Amino acid sequence: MEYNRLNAVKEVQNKLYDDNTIYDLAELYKVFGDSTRTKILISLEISPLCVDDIALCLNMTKSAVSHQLRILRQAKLVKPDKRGKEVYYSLDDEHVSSIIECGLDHIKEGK
Amino acid sequence: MEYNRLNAVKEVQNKLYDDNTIYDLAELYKVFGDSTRTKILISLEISPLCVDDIALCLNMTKSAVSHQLRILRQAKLVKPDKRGKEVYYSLDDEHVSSIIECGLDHIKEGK
DNA sequence: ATAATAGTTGAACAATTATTCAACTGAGGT
DNA sequence: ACCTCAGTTGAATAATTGTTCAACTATTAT
Repeated sequence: MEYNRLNAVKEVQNKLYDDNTIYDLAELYKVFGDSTRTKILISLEISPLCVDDIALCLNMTKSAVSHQLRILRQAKLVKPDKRGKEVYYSLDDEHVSSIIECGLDHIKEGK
Repeated sequence: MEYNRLNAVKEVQNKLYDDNTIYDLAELYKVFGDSTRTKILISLEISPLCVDDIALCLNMTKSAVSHQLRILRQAKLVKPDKRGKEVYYSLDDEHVSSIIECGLDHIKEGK
């Protein structure tokens, strides 16, 4: 019993030591962990949108939206497409939607 | 073209207005968005552990770990099991692992 | 060229939050 | 009963972070 417990601790310590993707994982989820950004992502699931339209949908200033889009861009969750004066943003890949769905599954069941 | 754009905005606004799970979703991901908590979750994927052992694995104080476990408990991501003096924590359900896997998929591919 | 519109950026401010410290609760062993 | 060990809790501190404001770039229209 005591033996297994120490074994588990050792195994966990090795795992945590080796796995440097844990920080990347936390960083990724931190990006999803703000309602403004999740709103933007869910909006872009419906259609690509320019910054002004996103601001209109969320009832926020362009500036605030632009700041959040920068964070989403850096996390490679959205990608910009400049068309004339406007910059249209869309989801970077289908992973984004699947991560959102994954979270919704937990919410619907658990609670 | 302009017509479709306005249509998209309306559709997004309706979606955001109806969907009050967006805040729950952001709250859920906020919990994952801290490396201490993701370390705890990944540790518990390997084995149920008592608070002292988690603290040992993460090289943190019991107090700090306990504070984070409280947050994980409230989010229904871990569940406590009191055995005598010790409290063993384990993952609340299999959703937790699948959310972690979902994030790792994005990291591995994207970059 | 000039004006107007779309978007980005940096500094500042307010709010949130993770960790530490100390005090406390409760179970087990002597 | 007493002491010890495991865990929780609340207040305080330090760090992070989201939004605002103002200034700036770049593209389109007159």
